[in-house]
Amino acid sequence: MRYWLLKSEPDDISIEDLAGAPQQALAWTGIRNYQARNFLRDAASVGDLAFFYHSSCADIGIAGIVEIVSTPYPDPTQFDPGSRYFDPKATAEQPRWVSVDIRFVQQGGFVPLATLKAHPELEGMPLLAKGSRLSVSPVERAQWEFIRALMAETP
DNA sequence: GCCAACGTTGGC
DNA sequence: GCCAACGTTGGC
Repeated sequence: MRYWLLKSEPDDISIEDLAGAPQQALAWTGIRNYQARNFLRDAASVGDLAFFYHSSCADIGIAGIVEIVSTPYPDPTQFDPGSRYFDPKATAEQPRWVSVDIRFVQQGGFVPLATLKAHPELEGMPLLAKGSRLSVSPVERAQWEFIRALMAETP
């Protein structure tokens, strides 16, 4: 059982979208970074929990919690020429990119990026590293619980 | 919209 | 294998 942080642009998929989806679950597609993919492919398991982070938007920060509810499988968008995530070098025999399914767990307790940055306890999180672009990153248990406490302060 | 930081590509 | 050029990410 591990903890993660998943970044999403809410214009693409927001925590509200996830909460409103059938079964409150969606395929988490479009990862096109090898390090992020490797985390998903090699270390993510069913039952893992993740902070759902909204990036590139008006309210940047942790917007909710989701659960990983599938094992990794080939991201179907890599094979779809009509998708913005199409990858001409991916083949069915040798897929490059993986997806997992995620399910809504909790919304509310929004924690802005500025708040995360303000707490020395969270130094070292990949998210807060200068120039970080990782869309999937691990969260240590102590940091997970610290952020959970921050979320609880903001219903 | 700007720009810094980063990852990838491709020529050599 | 190096490294410049380019495209993308993402906060501000």
